[in-house]
Amino acid sequence: MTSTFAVLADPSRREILDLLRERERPVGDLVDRLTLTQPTVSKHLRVLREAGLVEVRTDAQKRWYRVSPGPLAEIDAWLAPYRRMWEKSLDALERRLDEIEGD
Amino acid sequence: MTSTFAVLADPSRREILDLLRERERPVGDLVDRLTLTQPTVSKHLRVLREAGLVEVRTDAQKRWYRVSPGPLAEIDAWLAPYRRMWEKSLDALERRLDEIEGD
DNA sequence: TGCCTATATGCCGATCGGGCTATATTGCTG
DNA sequence: CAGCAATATAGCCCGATCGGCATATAGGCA
Repeated sequence: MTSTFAVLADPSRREILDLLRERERPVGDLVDRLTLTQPTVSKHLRVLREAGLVEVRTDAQKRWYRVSPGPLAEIDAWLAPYRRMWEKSLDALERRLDEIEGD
Repeated sequence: MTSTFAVLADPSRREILDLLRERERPVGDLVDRLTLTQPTVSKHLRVLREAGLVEVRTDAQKRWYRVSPGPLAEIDAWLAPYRRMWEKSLDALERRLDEIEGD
């Protein structure tokens, strides 16, 4: 899990994940949508793959990548004990907004 | 938000946060519980502070640190759209386990 | 003031990571 | 098989970062 945070620390990789979240895509499609060279994108995909965050399907020369969300669930689990801390703050914020809207 | 992931990428910093989640602590207390020198811990605390993940309270020479969960909520928000993906997988897994147990 | 405690900062060495270019690999097609 | 398309790998450079040691700063106390 240690490495999942490290993998997500890079903005390009999060952008790749966000693109793949919409739909499965081949590498060239990602290259077209990012301002990175093809080798750089392939390198990021390798990192994501080794972290279990994406999976590949081969179709002739194309490799279709898709999100594999397992490791994200682990991050969610790490966050869980903190969640009540900010929910408490948000509740207070909501109450204040309600008061303002009530005016 | 980009930097929150980077800040959490370091295991020592996550360990510090986990310790502070239990209770507010002075620096020396953290040093006692980690295998890091005091300057290294102070350095991590500075990073956490600048990322808005902890807050400090001064009490004579002691500085009491506590968690400030705001940035964690942003991470949670980034995760949100992925959540249904793994929930779907977990549901499928549960169904399969149910089938097996049904045998 | 001088000393002690608690914490922060500066600096260095080593390592890591992201980007690039060049090249290898794989699969299709003529 | 030759050649093209799609992707992966290798090698390199540079900047960032983590850890430690030495030292500075700040507050309390004799």
